[in-house]
Amino acid sequence: MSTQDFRLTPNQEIILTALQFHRRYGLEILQAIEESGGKHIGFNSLYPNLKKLEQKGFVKSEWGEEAPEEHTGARRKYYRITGTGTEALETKQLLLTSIANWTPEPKGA
Amino acid sequence: MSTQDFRLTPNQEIILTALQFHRRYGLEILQAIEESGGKHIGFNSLYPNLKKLEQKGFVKSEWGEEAPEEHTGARRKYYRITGTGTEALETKQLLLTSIANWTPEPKGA
DNA sequence: ATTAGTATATCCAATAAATAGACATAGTGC
DNA sequence: GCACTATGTCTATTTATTGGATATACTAAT
Repeated sequence: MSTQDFRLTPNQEIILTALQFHRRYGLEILQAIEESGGKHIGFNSLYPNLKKLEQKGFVKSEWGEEAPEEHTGARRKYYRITGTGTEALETKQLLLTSIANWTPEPKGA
Repeated sequence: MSTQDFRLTPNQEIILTALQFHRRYGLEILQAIEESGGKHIGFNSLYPNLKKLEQKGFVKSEWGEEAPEEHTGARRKYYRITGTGTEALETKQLLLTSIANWTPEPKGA
C-alpha cells in the first residue's frame, strides 16, 4: 500500500516526459528536449536524474542489443518509462486540473 | 517583438494554474492547492511569487471591492491571469507534448 | 597508433529556488 | 483589547540546477 510520492523536480519531469512514448538512450533524450525548443539540460544533469528516476521506479534501463554496424561509437543504454512513471506524469496533470477548477465550499447557513 | 520567456518555476506554475479559470485572492490560492492535494506552499512563498508573476505580466491584481459584510477580516487582493499568462501555461504543455512525441531524423543516405 | 566522434558516468564549485519561521501591518467582529 | 482574516517582508537553511573538468570505452578513419 502506501500512497507513493510522485513528485518530480522540473528536470525530472522533462526527462520522464521524453520517455513517455518512446524508449530512448541518454543523449537521445537531450536531443529530443533540445530540438523541441526546451531549455538546455547538460549530461551532467541528465545522468544523475536518470539514476534518481530509476531509484524511484519511474524508469528502467537496459544496454542496447544493437548489432555493431547499426550505429557508430560506444554502447547505448536505453531507458523506458514504467507503469509507476506513467502514473507520476498523470498524477501531475490531474493535480493541475484539479487546482485550476477548484472552488471554495459555500459557507453554510 | 522578441519571443518572450515563458519559463516558470514549479511553484509559479502551480500558482498560475490556480488562476487559470478563476480570479482568486492570495490565501484562496493556497486553499485551492491544499484541498486539491498539492504539496504545501506557505504564504512566504506565495506572495513573492505572485509579485514575480505580476512583473512578468502573467497576472494582474486589484483590491477587492466587496461590501464589508461579504466577508470578515482584512481587505482581499484579487489576482487574475492575463493573456500572456495563459500563453505561458499553454507553451509549457505544448513543449511537453512535443518532447514526448519527438523522433530522430532518419540519417540520410 | 593516434585522433575524432559517440556514449555513459562522476565530481566539484557556484548559482538559483524553495522552505520554515519570525516579524510587521491592517481591517473586522466581539 | 483580543481573535481572526489577510497581505507582505526578512533571514537562514536546504535542495536543485548549472558549467566545467575528468574518466572510461567502443568505432572509424588516417
